[in-house]
Amino acid sequence: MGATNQEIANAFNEIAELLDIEGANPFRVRAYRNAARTILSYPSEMSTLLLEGFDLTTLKTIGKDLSAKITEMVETGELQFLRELREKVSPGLEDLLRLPGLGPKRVHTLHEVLGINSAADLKTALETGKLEEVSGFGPAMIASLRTALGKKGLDTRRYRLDQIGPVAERIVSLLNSSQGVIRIEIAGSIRRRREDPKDIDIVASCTDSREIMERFTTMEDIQSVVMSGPTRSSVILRSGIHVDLRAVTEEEFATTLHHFTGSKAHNIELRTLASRAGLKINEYGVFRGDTRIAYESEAAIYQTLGMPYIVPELRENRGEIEAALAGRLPRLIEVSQIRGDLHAHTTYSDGINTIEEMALAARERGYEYLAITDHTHHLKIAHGLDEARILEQIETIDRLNGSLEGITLLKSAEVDILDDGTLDLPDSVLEKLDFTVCAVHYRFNLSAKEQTARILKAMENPYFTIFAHPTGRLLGLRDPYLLDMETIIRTCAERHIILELNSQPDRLDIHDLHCRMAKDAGVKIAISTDAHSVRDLDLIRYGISQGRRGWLETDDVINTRRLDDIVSLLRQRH
DNA sequence: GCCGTTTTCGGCCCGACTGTTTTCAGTCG
Repeated sequence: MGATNQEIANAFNEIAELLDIEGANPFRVRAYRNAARTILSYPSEMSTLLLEGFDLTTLKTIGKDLSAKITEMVETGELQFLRELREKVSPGLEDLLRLPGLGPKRVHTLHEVLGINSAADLKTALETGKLEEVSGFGPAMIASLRTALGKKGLDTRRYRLDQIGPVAERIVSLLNSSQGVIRIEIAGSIRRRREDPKDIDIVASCTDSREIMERFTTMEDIQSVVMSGPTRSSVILRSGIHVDLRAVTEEEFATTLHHFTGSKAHNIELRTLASRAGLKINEYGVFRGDTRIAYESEAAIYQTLGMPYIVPELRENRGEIEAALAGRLPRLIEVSQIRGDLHAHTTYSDGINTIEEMALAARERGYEYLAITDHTHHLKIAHGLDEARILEQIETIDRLNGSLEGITLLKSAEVDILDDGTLDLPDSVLEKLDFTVCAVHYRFNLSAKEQTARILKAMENPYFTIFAHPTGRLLGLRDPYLLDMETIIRTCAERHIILELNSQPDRLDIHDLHCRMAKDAGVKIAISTDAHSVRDLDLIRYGISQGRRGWLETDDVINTRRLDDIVSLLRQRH
């Protein structure tokens, strides 16, 4: 059976690691990594492209050889080259690359000199003192390996944006008052608003870096200081989070911030372009020979390469540089353009605020409308509404709409999609609502074929308006259920069904690539909070940043429309 | 292994910090 993009990318990444350990040309290794990235961020399945007769070598970073390997994986589900490589280079060695201080060169040495093939072998070598005999492994390295191997599991954890962001902000405010600090900002994947940052990067400009570095490396919740220098230090917090701080002069701030905002792939692409133009970019500026020609702002860096400013959310080397050069950058959606929320719960089901409280809170945020979307009765755990209670709620909302000023409540429900693809309320009730938000809440473990069929069946219902949290994932807790997203998106386009981008930071569902797929297919998106309380309405900013990462513009997002526009839009199916 | 306004060969982003070294390779971001 054919391989998915994820499987192909995994295979290429594994090949890269094994080749790296084997001592292959590092640029050949990078070619596999680049291709894995290209495939992962491509908005449709390689198998689909091949079926359509698409020439894979037209994709950046994919040449003749890798195109053939992708084809092999799609046709057979396997890769002969990877099988052979695994026989030559023990796959247990890959685990060693995750240990601090161990890269391909040292792992290669361990294998050659001591015949080490796994983390267990390395442990034995440490205990028997064999490691001390290997040149290049001094006392510090041995001590650090001993600590790392003593820990349970290797630290490859990622964090949710709403968990790690506030930690970063606290550190910034702690350091901000240090003597000599001029500016300080969060960089890295948090600034790019990735859903799952793995560490914190902070950049500061100062007249003197001594105090900020001192304060940083002696913060009270630090577990260990990994490194500390005058311009750069790195620590691990007790929570396990890695934090990097760079301190530079005010003149170097913008370019350093740019450098450490990344992504790495975006930087490499920019620097390659620069060198073709006879320029050099590093974290201190853009240089022609020894002359620095740009440094004062991030925009100035892009300008030297003949392109407009690219916002951090787009810097993933997923086509943003080509778009910038062609003057086709999207004008991204902003929080201030949102005119209402189309997914909110109240005390009728599992929310903690009343309809009126939610309405007033929405009005306070400047919204024109708020949809009340309590659960339907299949979802017992959330006190889902049966027919009688939803009819009662409809009356309540009508009454409130008569008395409330400055905000309009829309009558809706988060309707369960049942096993057989029917909806959890009869059409006679659904027709009384302004629109519906439909979702899967159980039977997550169907095959992709069955789950897709179930949802497509539900989409046949003319009252199916918005497909909520489409993949069902919970970051770090639950994988998305299996689903043929290409078919779902195509069907949404045909039937004018709207996809939700759920703003809950543990959902952020759909993710950024699906946003782009939907946009390209002409499918509209509702960026909703799925609020279960008044405060949850503020989660919209997470959905917005995810949407920006997915290249969404004002027109792609339906809840940027005025009330009268949106009501007719939501009703266009029936 | 990929790529081309140095185009089918010879390049491939760039610099800080560390540890193990007597001047630098390896790792990391």
